Amino acid sequence: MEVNPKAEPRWERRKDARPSELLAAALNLFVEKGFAATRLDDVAARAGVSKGTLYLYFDNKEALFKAVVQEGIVPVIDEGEALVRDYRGSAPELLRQIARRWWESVGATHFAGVLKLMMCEAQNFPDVAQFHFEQVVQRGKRIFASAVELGIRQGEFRALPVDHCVRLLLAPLIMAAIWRYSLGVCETEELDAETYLDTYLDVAIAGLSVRGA
Amino acid sequence: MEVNPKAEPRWERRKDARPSELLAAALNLFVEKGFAATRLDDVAARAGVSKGTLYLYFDNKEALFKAVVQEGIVPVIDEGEALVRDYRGSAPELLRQIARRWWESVGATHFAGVLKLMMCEAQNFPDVAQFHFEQVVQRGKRIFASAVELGIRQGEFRALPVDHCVRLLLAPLIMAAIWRYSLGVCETEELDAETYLDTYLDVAIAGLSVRGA
DNA sequence: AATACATTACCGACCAGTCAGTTAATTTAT
DNA sequence: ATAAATTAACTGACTGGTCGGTAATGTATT
Repeated sequence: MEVNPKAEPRWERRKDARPSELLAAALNLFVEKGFAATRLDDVAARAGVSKGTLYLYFDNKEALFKAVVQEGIVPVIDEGEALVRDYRGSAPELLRQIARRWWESVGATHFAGVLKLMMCEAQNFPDVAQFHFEQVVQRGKRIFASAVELGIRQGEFRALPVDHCVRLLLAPLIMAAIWRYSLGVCETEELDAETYLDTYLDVAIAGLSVRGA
Repeated sequence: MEVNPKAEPRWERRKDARPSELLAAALNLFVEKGFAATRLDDVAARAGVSKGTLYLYFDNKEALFKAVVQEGIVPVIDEGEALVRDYRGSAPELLRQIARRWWESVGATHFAGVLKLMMCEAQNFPDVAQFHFEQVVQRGKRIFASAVELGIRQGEFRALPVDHCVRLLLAPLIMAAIWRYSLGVCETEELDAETYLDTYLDVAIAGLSVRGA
């Protein structure tokens, strides 16, 4: 069999590009099918690589899962904390900024899929869940809590139980985000995120505010 | 090996009790571990039976899953529709009754687990998801929509986009319900559902109401 | 004795994880 | 420059364990 001197190489060595490509492929498949139903052959194939290669970069399936979950979301939380720390102004406006920022960088992106994934698989991976809970959930709740507390302090919001308010504020955002990846597939028309956010902020702020303000 | 004449029978024939016991066991395990990670040997064991018996009552794993999802929730929706149909009074009060009823019969019970399960597995079971979407989600949304529309008609609520309001109203309830089965396991103390519901209704109704009412 | 409910032992498909071998890229020798 | 030697990224066939599903067998009930 002759060898074509101008033939493309069958594959290339791209040591530094592989991990992120594998993570992207894994993210999509995990989000689509869940952890157990995702085959590593498929992950490798989607990343344009063989399964053996996958094991050069990740110890095993669970390690891949952890990497997927941990990558990308934490920086978003960092940003949110900075926003709150430096903020001076009204609490409603802070709430608007936090919510819009969160939607842009998580809700509307494929990181929403990670959230859904984590909620589905939490019971099967207690230590990944613990990490995510501490580094994302608790810090995320703290960000919203700061805004609510600011509003109460400044006399804009009523003195309601802060933790409950935080849950009330987060729920419509998180639900809208993960809905796309679950029963939302049954819906014919997609949610108009823009006006949904407007209504959300309108109702939430009116609900928290002192009456007659 | 001798036979003890007074020995307990090694098993009993309980044709009509088995299906519901198997469904209960399957529900718990599916909710806990997800569909793929749940073994039928475990389901059978938890129902006090062997795996072969399971196949006397259900064709296969997917049929078992469908049965788990479809059983039990639809009646709750029926109830809710009846409540709305016969209601005469203020919209806020209707909302309170719907929310409280929902929490009692779904949010606080193991049916919340079905919701979580369905959200997690929707992508893997399009036809089950479709059924659940039509028979539970859409009808459930309709119930809340009726309350919101009533409020707008009676001049109690502002004329906001109804579909978005329904999502805003449902999200805190559903999130609280499914949270217990996902990342809620990381929390040290459980949510006080009573005061949470109070705060929820307070904020939601204040948020929807016309100002100065 | 006959029936139907239940168990046990088994099969085979599937897939995570391994490893001996292949090939691209790099370095050293000519 | 060119080729040979070396390195390391990558492949894909293989293995061992798991689990959904079935068949052969056993036992409670009528």
